[in-house]
Amino acid sequence: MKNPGRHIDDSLTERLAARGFRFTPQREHVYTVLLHERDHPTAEQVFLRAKQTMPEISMATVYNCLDALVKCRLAREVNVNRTAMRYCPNMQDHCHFYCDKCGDVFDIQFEADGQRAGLKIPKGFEVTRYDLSIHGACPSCAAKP
Amino acid sequence: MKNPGRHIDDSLTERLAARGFRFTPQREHVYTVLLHERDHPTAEQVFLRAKQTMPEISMATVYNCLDALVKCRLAREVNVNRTAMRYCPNMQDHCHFYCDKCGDVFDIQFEADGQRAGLKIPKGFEVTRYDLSIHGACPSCAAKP
DNA sequence: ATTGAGATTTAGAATTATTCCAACTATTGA
DNA sequence: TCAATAGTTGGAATAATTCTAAATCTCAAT
Repeated sequence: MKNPGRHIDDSLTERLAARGFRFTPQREHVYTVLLHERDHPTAEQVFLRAKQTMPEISMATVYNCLDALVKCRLAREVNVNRTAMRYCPNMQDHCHFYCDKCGDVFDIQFEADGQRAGLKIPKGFEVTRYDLSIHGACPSCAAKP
Repeated sequence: MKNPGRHIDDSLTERLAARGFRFTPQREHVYTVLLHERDHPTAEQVFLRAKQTMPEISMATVYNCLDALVKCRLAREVNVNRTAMRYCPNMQDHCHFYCDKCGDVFDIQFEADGQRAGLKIPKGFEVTRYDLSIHGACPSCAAKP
């Protein structure tokens, strides 16, 4: 791949266009920031990181960009209790493990299958999405006293 | 059961005491309100219902009471996206179905079993709780065009 | 190139659920 | 009875997010 950057922009443009959004430098930048450090950052963390190389970007724009990425299915919103929303660019089938001690979020492989999980969805309910979160202690917190 | 009301108060007192809380008329009342209409009300809805027969109760107290009930394991917090927290006095193993059209919340029988669900939790993670939410359309919304 | 429509960005104001605070009241147990 | 502690209350404070209005940008048709 001689010019991977070009590639990302092209596909980003397509994805955005498919939902009626325009390609903008801010959206590209926010997406790049999100892809770069995959630690489920909050909007504010994305804002701070984005500002490092695009100092004029505003919080409102970060929210707008993240929203566009979510609507284009390039990112997922990750909700931990009632704390600030976190963003995840991993679009593979997975769920999240929340360490209740250090607060970190981890991706866990998970192909949702209500049947197999022993769920009995009553007649008439139409399922569009399963959203599983797992709480506990991450390895490094579990190892502590 | 000749005097079920007495029973409820006794067990409530016990549950509260076990966690260092006192029995108070407000806590009893909030719990009664919660048990009465099991529609996953928000704190504000609980407040409005509680006020009908205890007009002096305050919002702060409703939050305090709900918090105490949650800590005593007499109620669960139910988190729908980033909307107001909802409260559920059903303490049996179950998860929630969120109708994304009308916003209603339904209890769905579910005995969490990560193994059976096909989850691969990496070594070192200690799971304390599985929290599954299911999104889609409830029967009456699914029936509409 | 010019223009106009509509999208986007921006800073700051507004909103909303929740938590905090300080004063007052109630309960407990020494 | 009294002091210590817990609980209640109304209002202020907080924090994440959304809204607003003005400025800027982009696109596409002229």
